[in-house]
Amino acid sequence: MALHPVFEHRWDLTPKEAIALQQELRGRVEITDRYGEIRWVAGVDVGFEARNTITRAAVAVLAYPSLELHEHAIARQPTRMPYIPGLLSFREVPAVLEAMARLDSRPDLLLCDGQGIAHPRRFGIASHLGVLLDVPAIGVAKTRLVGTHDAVPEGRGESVPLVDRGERIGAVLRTRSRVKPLFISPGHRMGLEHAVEWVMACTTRYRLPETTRRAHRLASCD
DNA sequence: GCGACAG
DNA sequence: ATCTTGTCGC
Repeated sequence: MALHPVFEHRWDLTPKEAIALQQELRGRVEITDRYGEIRWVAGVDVGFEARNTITRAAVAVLAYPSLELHEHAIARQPTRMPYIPGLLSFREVPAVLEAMARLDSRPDLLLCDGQGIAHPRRFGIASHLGVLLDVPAIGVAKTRLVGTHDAVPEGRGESVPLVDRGERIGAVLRTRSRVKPLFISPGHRMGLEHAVEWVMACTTRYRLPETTRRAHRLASCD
């Protein structure tokens, strides 16, 4: 099993080249539901070691709906470029792909740290991973990259549209009452409505979904 | 030219 | 992201 890219492209690109590639690949993003039974949900996160010289990617595969940890994979690579707003995936995805290739199971859905289409060119890290691996993916970000929104009602499960240039690109979702909301957007093969539902379905008593929490601990701690 | 800016 | 202790609130 494991998840492997369905096509390849270069990663050693200049910012201009990376932006051009995003413009090209954005055409492959599907924001309508295209998935079957979801049995394995994977959380994806990345951390850094040795003064940011090492990039450490972590994937935690949980069973759905029990949300119990099924398996996990870690991958370390030399950090290849700095963080540039809008180009996050070129810094983090290579390491994530290596971790994905190490899995024994095959995730049915990815919950990624960062944006999906809620991105200047509608191609955030969740879309990039989703398209490369041809798997349903959702962007789950803790803060905003682009877009504006109204105040979010205080109750758990409440959400408001995230809009950019007149386009509805995501939702600002309150996963816990009176706690800072998350920015949810479709990554690939997933519509906004269901993206929000899947995030809620993977969230128990904390602000972040269990998938993200498990991946985060794997990417940061030992 | 002046801010804003996922992780 | 990461550097870091205590502390305010439910």
